[in-house]
Amino acid sequence: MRTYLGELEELIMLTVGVLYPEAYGVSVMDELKVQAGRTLNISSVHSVLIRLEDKGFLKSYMSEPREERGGRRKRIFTLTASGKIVLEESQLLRNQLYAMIPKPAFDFKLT
Amino acid sequence: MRTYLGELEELIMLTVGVLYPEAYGVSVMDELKVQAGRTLNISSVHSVLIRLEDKGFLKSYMSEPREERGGRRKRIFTLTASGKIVLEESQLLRNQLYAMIPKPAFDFKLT
DNA sequence: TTGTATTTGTAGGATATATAAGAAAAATAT
DNA sequence: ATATTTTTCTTATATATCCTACAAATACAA
Repeated sequence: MRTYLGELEELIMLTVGVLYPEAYGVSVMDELKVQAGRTLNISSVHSVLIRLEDKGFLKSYMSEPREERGGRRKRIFTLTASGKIVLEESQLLRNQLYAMIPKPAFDFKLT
Repeated sequence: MRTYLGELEELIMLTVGVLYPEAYGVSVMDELKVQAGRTLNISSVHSVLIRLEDKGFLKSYMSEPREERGGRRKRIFTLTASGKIVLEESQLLRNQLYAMIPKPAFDFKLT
């Protein structure tokens, strides 16, 4: 199986980290809207969360009932050790490449 | 059209920046192998380069013939202004999210 | 002109991303 | 019990991205 993170997969993993320990489908969707300005269907978020859990980058458990009005139990997601490693590695790689770009190639005025 | 960069698209754009002004299919493939340890088919690289040019994030021109043994002319790729902007924005967003992750969520020892 | 090297280009399949419509579950309120 | 709320889960469909295999073009050498 491929181990590279898709672009949305990585964003959602970061969001799960940010929301710790309250990351579940709807909160992830809302946070992505706030932080990234990205509007996603709840089904899109769910399918990515499940795929990431299948890959072993996230784990989940069903939360206890809440005090509020109603609603099904939330499935709370957190990062796994391998998920954190993959996140760190991809971030590190891009930062290294970014630092290696010669000035002229990235000078806005010249293009 | 969607403006988000795929994971490989972003890596390839960074590599085009790093190789400036000598980025073409084969050099991008080789550099990705060296820098990222990622083995890619030359066709994969080409299709991504072309897609990025269609999106307006890269531009290209055909180089002059070389002195060496043989071979078709190279298509040299460089970043466009909008390509640089997209690269910067996606990097910034992830760095921000990364910084927002609370310590416990990212403590290796606790997971 | 035939051979060899190098690179681009074409075509199609596999995986990832995205939307929509709705069923099912699990909780509280009335 | 019945209604209402919130969320997960399922199914279907469409498009974008990623990947592989192979064909075509372009250069120099013999």
